[in-house]
Formats: sequence, C-alpha cells, structure tokens
Amino acid sequence: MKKLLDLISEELAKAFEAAGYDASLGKATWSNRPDLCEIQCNGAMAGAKLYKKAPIMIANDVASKLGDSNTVTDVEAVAPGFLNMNISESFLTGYVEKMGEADKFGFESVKSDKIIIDYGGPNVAKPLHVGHLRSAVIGQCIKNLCTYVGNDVTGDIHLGDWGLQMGLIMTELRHRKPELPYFNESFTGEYPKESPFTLAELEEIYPAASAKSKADEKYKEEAMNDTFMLQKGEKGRVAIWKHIMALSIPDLKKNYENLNVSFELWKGESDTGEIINDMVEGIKAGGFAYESEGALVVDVKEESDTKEIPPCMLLKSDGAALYTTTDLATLDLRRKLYDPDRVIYVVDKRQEMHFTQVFRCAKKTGIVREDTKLDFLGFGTMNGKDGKPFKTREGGVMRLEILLNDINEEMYKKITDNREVDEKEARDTAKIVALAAVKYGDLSNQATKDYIFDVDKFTSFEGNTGPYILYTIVRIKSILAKYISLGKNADDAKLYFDEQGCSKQQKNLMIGLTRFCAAIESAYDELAPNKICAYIYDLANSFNSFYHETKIMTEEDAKKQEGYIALLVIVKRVLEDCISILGFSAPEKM
RNA sequence: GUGUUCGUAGCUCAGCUGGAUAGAGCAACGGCCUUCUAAGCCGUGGGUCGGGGGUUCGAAUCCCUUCGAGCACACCA
Repeated sequence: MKKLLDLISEELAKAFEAAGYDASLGKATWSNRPDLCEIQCNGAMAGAKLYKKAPIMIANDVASKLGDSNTVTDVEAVAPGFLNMNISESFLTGYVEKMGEADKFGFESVKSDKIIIDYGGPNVAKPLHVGHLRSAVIGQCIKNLCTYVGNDVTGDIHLGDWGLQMGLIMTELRHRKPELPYFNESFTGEYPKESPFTLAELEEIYPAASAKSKADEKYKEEAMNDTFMLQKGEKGRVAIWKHIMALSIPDLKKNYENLNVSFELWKGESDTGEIINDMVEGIKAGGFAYESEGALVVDVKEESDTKEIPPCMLLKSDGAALYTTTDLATLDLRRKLYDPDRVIYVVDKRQEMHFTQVFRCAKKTGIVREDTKLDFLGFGTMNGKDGKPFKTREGGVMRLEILLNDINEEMYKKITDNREVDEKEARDTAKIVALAAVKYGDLSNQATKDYIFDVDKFTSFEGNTGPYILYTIVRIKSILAKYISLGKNADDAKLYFDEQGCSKQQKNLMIGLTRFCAAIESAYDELAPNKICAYIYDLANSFNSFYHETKIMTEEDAKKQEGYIALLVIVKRVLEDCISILGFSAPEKM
C-alpha cells in the first residue's frame, strides 16, 4: 500500500508540473506547525533559485492547480513560500479503512534477506548481570523488527564459552581440589557424571579466580595454559567444561525466558573449536597472514582510515585462539551452515574497534561473501542515577535476576496499593507491566547512547513509559469488551465518515494511524527501536485525547458508535503489533 | 597523544537527509472523576540548543575552531 504522504506527493508533483515547474519539487511532509495546517510542502522555496522567481509566486501558482483535489483541502500559499494544506476527511477515512483490511496495515515487505542476529553473548562462567540486559532487549527487538518487515531471521546467543574465563575456573578448581580426577593426567576411567561444583559455587569461583589472576602473574599463566589445553581438547578440561555448560545453560534459558527473549541458535565460541585450524590454514594459504611479534596477524588497514587500525590477530604468540579468532570462525561457520545475506551484531559499543577488524578481515580473506552485510549495532552503557555504570548499593555488579525481582516487587505494590485485587492476578499483571517498563525504558532511548537506568522513574509509570502504552491498550480493551458484552460485533465494525466532519482529536488519531508504515520503515532502516517507541507514544497520546473528548458507549447514533469502535480496533491492533515488535505484551486489566 | 561519540529546560531525553514560534516526560503551579480505568486529560511557568566563527534567503541541524565529558586504541572478552 502506498504511504499517505506519497499519494499526496504524487498529487503535488502533478500540480507543480501543471503550473510549469519540476515535478520533483512536489514533496509533501507532515507539518511542523499543526496550528496552521496538517501537511506542508516546501518545494516552492527550493525552486525559487532554479526559476529565479519569488517562492510565494511559485506557491501561488501551484495552489491554484490544487483547488479541486479530493485528497487535500484548504490549500494555501503562505509567506515566504510555504504551501499549507489539510487532508480531506473522506480520503483519510477511506485510507484508514484500507489499512485496517490490509496485512500489516499495508506495510510492503521489500526485504527477504536471510539475517543472523548475534545478541545476548552471555558468559557461561558467570550469571547474567545488568550489562547483559541491553543486548538481550535490543537484540530481541531488532530480530522481531527484521522479521516483521519480511526477512528470514535467526537469532544466535553466541555464548562466551571458550576463552580465558574457562581456564580461570579450571585453575581455581585445581587449587581448591587438586585431588579431582580431571587433573590427574594418568586417569583413564570415566569422569563423574555429577559436577564437582554447584551453580552457586561456580558463580563464586569465577570472580575469585578473576581477581587472583589480576594480582598474580603466575596464576594467570596457569589459567592461560588451562584455556589453551581446553582448546586443544584435553579430556580432563573438556569434562569440566561440560559440567560448567550443563549447569549454566538451563539457568541462562530460565533468565532469558523471564525477559521474553529467545534464541533460535544456542551456539557459542566453542562450536568453532574444530574449524579454527582449517580457517587459519586457509587464511595463511591465501597469503593474508604474517607473523608479528610472535603472533599471527592479518593487516586490515585501509586508505581512508583517519586513525591507525591495528592488524587483526588470528593467533596469540602461544598459538592459542582469542576472541577475534572465534568471531571470525563463527562467521565462517555461519556461512557454511546458513549462508546469511546479513549478520547484525548487537553488542556493547566499546567493541566497535574489534568488530571493525573482524569485519574487514572476514571480507578480505573471503570468509564471508563480498556482498554480505555485516552490521555493528553498538549500544551504550546502562548507568545509575549518578551517571556512572549501574551498580548495587554495595558497589558490586547487579545480577539481572535481582534487578527484575526488585522491579516486579515495586510493581506489585503499585498495583495492590489502595485497591482490592486478586493476588495471583496482581502478580501476573505486575510481571507483565514491569517487563514493559524495563524494556520500554531501554528501547525508547537511542541504542548507541548511554542511558540512565532510574528504577524510581521506571516504577513511577507516568508519561513516556511502557506502562503508559499498556494502560492505553487496556483502556481500549475495556471499551471493546463492554461493546461486545452488549451482543455487538467489534471485529466487523465499519469506519464512519461524517459529512458534518469529525472532531479534531479523531482526525488527529486517524492521521497517527497512517504514519505506521513510515515509522516501521525508518526504525528498520536505521535499526532504531526508539523510533517505534516515539511513534506509539505519539499514537497513545492521540488516542487518550480522543478518549477524553469522545463518549463512545453513550453515543446514540449507532453508525457513529460503530465507527468509533472500528477506529479503536485498528488503534489497538497497531499498538499491539508495535509492542510485540518491542518485545512485550499488554495485560487484560491493570 | 590519536581516533571516536556526545554536550538541547532544574532532571531524563526527543528533534539533526537545513525551513515558520526548538518539543515531550519528570519536578513546580492551576483546573478536570455521580458518565467507557485519574497509571488519564487540559492549562501555566521554565531555553544565549557548551562558547566562537563560517556557509545559506534561512542553522539545534552542515563546515571550521575552541572548551568540557564518555569511550576505544593487538597477545582479556
């Protein structure tokens, strides 16, 4: 379905042409002065130079050609050369009607790429903390968005399960329990099925080991050696590694489920273990790699660089793989298994340099196709109210689980405050609304910027927040339920065009609906979830104004009432599609 | 040091492919619940868009410069 502005632009283009000017000047935009008009066209000013003519004269010429239009009304040329106009109500109503009937409100899928989205990236050695929230929330939304616009999308969690963090755990474990069979090289029997540590112990072992390695050089070397041995497939280390994975993955699954985040693929760095060798050999054979200070590297500098880009390192001087290696091998593996057209990484923006190196190296060495799009969507840090990285009150790393529980609890209090609510229902609603609050709070900011995670703000739920959006949807649901309870059918309701004209609020609401496709499109083009948030906040505002202005259930004219209901149905569907892309849902009541 | 992102109301943020009077929310103040959920609606106050130059009929937006902040700069991930 063509966008409303495009339809009007076409008409303007014809008018410019009829008046003797270039058709391309006829471009309609939404007015930035809603007090003056709904739609404006600045083409006359752009054409002033071209035709060496006062812009107001051009605007007047064009306006005179638009007198009998059935899409726009009140066309007016205004100094210095604006062309102001309103949309015809019958045309607008007809357009919204068609939107309601069309699949995805007339959004035209132009893309059908095979896309892999790399997000989540949890470290199996430690529990999810607030730092993982953004990747999960933004990644899931980008995945939903790419799917909505018609791509074939696969989400990959890309576990951090093959690096030094694994070696650190093993080293610490050996120091604590040297008697374990995993560390006995002459051991030939079966390793125990039972893990030698619990999940809780694992969560304690890693930070302890990490701290020691920073203070003790020898300890760190030991950990690096353990990492190397694991990567070589030494059976004792592999057995411990399996224990870690078996404990960690179910826990991760549970936590991501609570966030309404899911992954089609649960691959990790370790899945590249077997192909790293071949890949490195291939790059060497291609003549791309050379030795530098003992390490194997590939140059990735380019002429246009404004700064020094260090070479991309394939192997450390001790021969071990590092994160560039596993990221490259992951691309290699993905091409072999899925051959994607595009890979999108939703990762902390501090890793930009790393991915620049990986992308260039992958293109240069032919690991990915020349036309594969590799996108880095770097997000900013989640800070506390003090503007510094979010921490617990004690200054430690805040576990995601605890953060979410806190917010759920706050939400529950809010819901049960001063009213009688069923306990179970209140708990369920609290969970839904809390998740919306957290996700919307994140997604409504530009992904690339740091943002302040303010628990008070998110639990206050006023203004531009997820709960406000949900509240709007719940209000609509409530009216529709009432309408249906009278034995009427809301789904078959038809929009009503009133010759007398509709209220300003209603027209505004309809205009809001017509902007859906453009909002989705720009959000997709820029991989910017905040554009969807801005759109639905605006739409929800329009609806709430309309809601206060219009008494729906007491409307006596049945046709008119049916028209209102039809409008509500579309607004609700648009809002629900949008929040479903954002990754949350609305309760029945709140 | 080099590069990069950013600096907009007291606070948190939009707006940035140049257009008319720079917008929201929070906070402050004032209205609106016997009528579809007041987690709402309507209104008031609050700004040298960090500073200075430039390009343009027109600049928060583009260019240069300066000040300030964050981040990154090969053997961690």
